Amino acid sequence: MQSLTIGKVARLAGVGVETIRFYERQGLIAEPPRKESGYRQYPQQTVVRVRFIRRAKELGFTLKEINEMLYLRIDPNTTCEEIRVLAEAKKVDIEEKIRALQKIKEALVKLLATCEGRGPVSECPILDFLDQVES
Amino acid sequence: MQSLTIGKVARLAGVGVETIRFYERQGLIAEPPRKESGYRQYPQQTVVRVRFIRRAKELGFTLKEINEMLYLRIDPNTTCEEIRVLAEAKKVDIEEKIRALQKIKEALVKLLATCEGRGPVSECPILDFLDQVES
DNA sequence: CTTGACTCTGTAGTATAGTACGGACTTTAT
DNA sequence: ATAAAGTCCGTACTATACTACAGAGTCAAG
Repeated sequence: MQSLTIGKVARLAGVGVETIRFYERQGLIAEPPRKESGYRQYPQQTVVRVRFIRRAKELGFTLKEINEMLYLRIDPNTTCEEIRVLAEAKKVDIEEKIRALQKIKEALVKLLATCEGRGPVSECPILDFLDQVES
Repeated sequence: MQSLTIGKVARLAGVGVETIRFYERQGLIAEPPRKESGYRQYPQQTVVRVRFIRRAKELGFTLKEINEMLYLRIDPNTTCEEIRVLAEAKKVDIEEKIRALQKIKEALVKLLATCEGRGPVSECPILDFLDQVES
């Protein structure tokens, strides 16, 4: 099995070279062996690992959480349950974010309804709202 | 009309003293006059301004956008329409964020449905999903 | 063999929105 | 009068996730 250079890993995983090095510094991927020249030699497996990180990020996990998952995973005592708990927590997390955004949206919609977009800025109900002294 | 110290403005607006100075550096609030001692002397109006900033932030505007609104506002040629456009854009913005989060949530829900939380981590369908080589 | 592409290291910068600190000075309350 | 609280400034640090750069060395193709 031949090894990959950092550039190849990056291309195969769809990220930049600097991202790979960054993940290494963060402990998300192991320090690979080097050639005499100092060039990193990655096993194919690294591409899978980087893709894992990307997908997890797309699911809203932070690098810190992903790191945790990766560590859980290599521990033979970890059960599927523990991963499930993480995913469950993330779902709750995301639901909260959605709710918060929906509230904001409703406020904006209300404001937009009161503003016809006519008249000078001094009479803009949106700014008036923002100016309210009482919450 | 007596003036306020930075600490009073901060308390009245519900932020920290450092935040006021930060907003000043960012050009969100004007540099106030000083006493001979160098102490800042804020007009009451500043409290309203800081609250405006806070409320706009709660509506999802960034400081940069808020700055833009504040500048629009002091320009006598600005119409209500221009503010409305900003609010409209922000609404679209937030709707997009909500949609993105909802997608993520759906993916998580699907994953959770396939995982009973039993068995070793080596058989966890969530990790399997994250491992998929093909997108 | 040369040229261009790639990689190395370490440091610094990006964006966002603040927060913290140290040492000196000022104001307020007792 | 003294002590506590507040304020000054400039700088540096926080978190997140990268991205950029300089200057040197290495690798692969023609």
